[in-house]
Amino acid sequence: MSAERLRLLRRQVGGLTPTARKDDAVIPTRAQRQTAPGAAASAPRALPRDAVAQSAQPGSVDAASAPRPQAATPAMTRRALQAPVAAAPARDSSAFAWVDHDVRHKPAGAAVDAAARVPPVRATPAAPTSIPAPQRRTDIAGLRKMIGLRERAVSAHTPVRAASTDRHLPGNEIAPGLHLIDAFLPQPIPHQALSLAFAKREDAVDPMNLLFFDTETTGLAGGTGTRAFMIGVADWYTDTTQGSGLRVRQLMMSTMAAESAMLDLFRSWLSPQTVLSSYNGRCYDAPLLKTRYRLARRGDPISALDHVDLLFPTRRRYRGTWENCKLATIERQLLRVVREDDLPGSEAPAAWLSYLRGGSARNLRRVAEHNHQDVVTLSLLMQRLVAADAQDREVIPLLDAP
DNA sequence: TGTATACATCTGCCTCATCC
DNA sequence: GGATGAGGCAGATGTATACA
Repeated sequence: MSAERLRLLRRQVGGLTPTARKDDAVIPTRAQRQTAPGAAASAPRALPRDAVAQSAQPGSVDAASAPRPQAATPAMTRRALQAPVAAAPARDSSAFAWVDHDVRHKPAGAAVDAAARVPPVRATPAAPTSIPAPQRRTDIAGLRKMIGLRERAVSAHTPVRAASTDRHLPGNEIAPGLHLIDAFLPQPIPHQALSLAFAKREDAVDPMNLLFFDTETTGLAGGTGTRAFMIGVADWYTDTTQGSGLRVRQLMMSTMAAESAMLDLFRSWLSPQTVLSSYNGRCYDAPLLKTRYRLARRGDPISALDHVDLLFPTRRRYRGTWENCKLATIERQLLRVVREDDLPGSEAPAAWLSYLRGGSARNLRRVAEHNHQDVVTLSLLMQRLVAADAQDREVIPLLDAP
């Protein structure tokens, strides 16, 4: 944790932590040093002094525990509420229906920052509850006004840019805004259980239970703000007409509202016997999907399933062999797969957001191809790891033999 | 940028062998 | 018998690295 963040947290809790007091004791103000050297140790600095003053007041518990912005006077509250409302007519609010989420919060965030800088004298313990009732009603009315404005903007949803003519998405639209892309790659299915010794496990997995998966998301930051707009899976499957092969299915959202349908359909592809396999999915994709299920008020079907992550066995085996252990590198070096016109994963969020704003679907189709190749590569990589480990086990006894 | 994992390193504790 | 040091082990900690 940075010192700056620590200071911010201290301000938020009112500077009452033991650490804060200790710091306060050892860094007296210049005036305190000059006027009362002996008393300097007990005289806190300006900001914590305010907090200490709060704690000394009746009802200080409320004041200390209340978020600082609330204590920053009605003037700040009004400013935070009024700024977006006033600014909205000056711009094409509907054009920023989705993007505006971040932008619109900046005035409020700035107000919070400003509140944190409000001179201590203004942040009295009574501030949170001292707002007159009519004023609170005004604030609520202001909030309702903002909500109405926002809802109208979302419903209008006109794109930022001139609408692109290239809006074709691959696959079939199986639900409003949800596209299913199907593919089948004829190939022999491993005929025996795949040993998981390469992953330091003693068991084996039935190939028919394996489900390779990979997501494309709106960002890497994690947390609740990031969502998966595409889920790709691959499994070995015997089709009545096409025979045996690798079945690749991808779900792609073209609207925010399609997320619930996508999560429901993905759940239907899982069974209690399913063994998930991914590349760093245990740390990234799975937690992300679990969060999305939770936010959608749906039970999380992932936690109960077995999960074999290929990243760590790959890293163990190939660390130092190539420049890194990214999936693309492993794919190129180990599997000799060369992608044509591949869109880097880091550009996937921009491709999707651009499409949402009315842009071309071309890059989104490239994201789908990238995701398709990822899950196919996972199936190849696992077979390669199993084979390499089996080979090691054959060689090592020969080396140990006298 | 957040998160989970593997791996390397550090630390403390215990056991054992050696020396005085 | 007590003091000391080497070695092994487990747990804690820090770092690197994938993911879009």
